[in-house]
Amino acid sequence: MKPSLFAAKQIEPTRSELEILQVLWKHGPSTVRFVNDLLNEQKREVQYTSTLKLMQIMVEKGMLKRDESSMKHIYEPIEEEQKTKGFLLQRFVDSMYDGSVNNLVQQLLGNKKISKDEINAIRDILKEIDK
Amino acid sequence: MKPSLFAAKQIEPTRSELEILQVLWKHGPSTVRFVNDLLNEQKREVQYTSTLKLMQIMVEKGMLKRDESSMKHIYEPIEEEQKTKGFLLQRFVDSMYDGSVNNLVQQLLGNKKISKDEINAIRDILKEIDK
DNA sequence: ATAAAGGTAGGAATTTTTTCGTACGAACAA
DNA sequence: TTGTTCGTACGAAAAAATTCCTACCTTTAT
Repeated sequence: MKPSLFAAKQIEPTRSELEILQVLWKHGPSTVRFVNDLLNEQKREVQYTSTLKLMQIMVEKGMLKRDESSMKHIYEPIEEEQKTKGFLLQRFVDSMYDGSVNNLVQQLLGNKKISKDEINAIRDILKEIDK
Repeated sequence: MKPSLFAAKQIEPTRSELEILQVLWKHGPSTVRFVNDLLNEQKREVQYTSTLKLMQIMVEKGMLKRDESSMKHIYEPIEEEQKTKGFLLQRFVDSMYDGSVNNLVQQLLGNKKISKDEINAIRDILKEIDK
C-alpha cells in the first residue's frame, strides 16, 4: 500500500535498508551505482540490481525520494538524518533499557571500549547544557 | 548447523528473538507459557506454539538453554544480559554513530524526551567514575 | 552503424523469519 | 476410567526481506 500523504508513523527500516540510509547520510544524495560500490567495498558483496531493487522499494515505502531528471537517478532520504536516528535511538532505549537513558549511559560507560577522552568529551557536552 | 563449542561471535538476535530475550532478562528463567502470556499482554497477539517454536529455535542457535527436568521446560539466556546488551549497543553505536559515543550522547541530549533529572543523573554517573 | 557499457523496470526465485496446525504424551479432575 | 487441560515436537505454511535474472533503453566508444 502506498503511504498516505499524512503518513504518521516512522517506518522501521530493515537491516539492509539501514545500510543504504547510512550511505546516503554520510555521502549525501547518490546514485545506485555509488551506493552499491560502497557497500561492496565496505560491507559485503552484493549485486547491482539487488541494491537497485532495494532502493526502489524504499522509494515505494516513502523512505527515499529520487530525482529522475537525469538518466542516473539520484536518491536521497525523505526524513532528516537526525529525525530518523533519533527515532531509532528512542526505540532502542525503550526496548533495551526500559526507556531509561541512565541505564544506557551506565552500560556505555561500563564499556571498556570507551576512552577517557570520550568520557571527558561527554562531560564537556554536559557543561555546555548548563548555560 | 549446531554452534560450535567455541562459538566465537555473538549471534545477532532477530526482532522477535529480542522480544523474548527481554522478557527473560526482566523476569528471569521462565516457561514458554509465561513468556507467551506476557507478550500477548504487553506486545502483541501471538499463538502459544509460535512462541514455543521460536524459543526452541533459540535453543538450537545457542542463545537459550533450557532445563527439561520438569515437564514444563524452563528457558534462560546463555549469555549474560549485560554482555548481549553491550554487544548490541556497540553495534548500534558503530553503525549509527560511526562508533562515536559522543555523537550518540549528543543525539540523546538533544532529545526533548530527556528530562533535567535524567541529565543530572548522568552527571552523577560521571562523577562516580572520577574516583 | 554497431557494439559495448551502463542505466532502469519488474517479476520471480531464494532465503530468512515468523506463525501456526496437528500429533501426541502427561497431569489432573470428575 | 475417561475426558479435559496443558505441555512438547515438528513439519509446513505464510510472510517478510533479500537477491538476482531478463528485458530493454540510452550513452558512448569504435
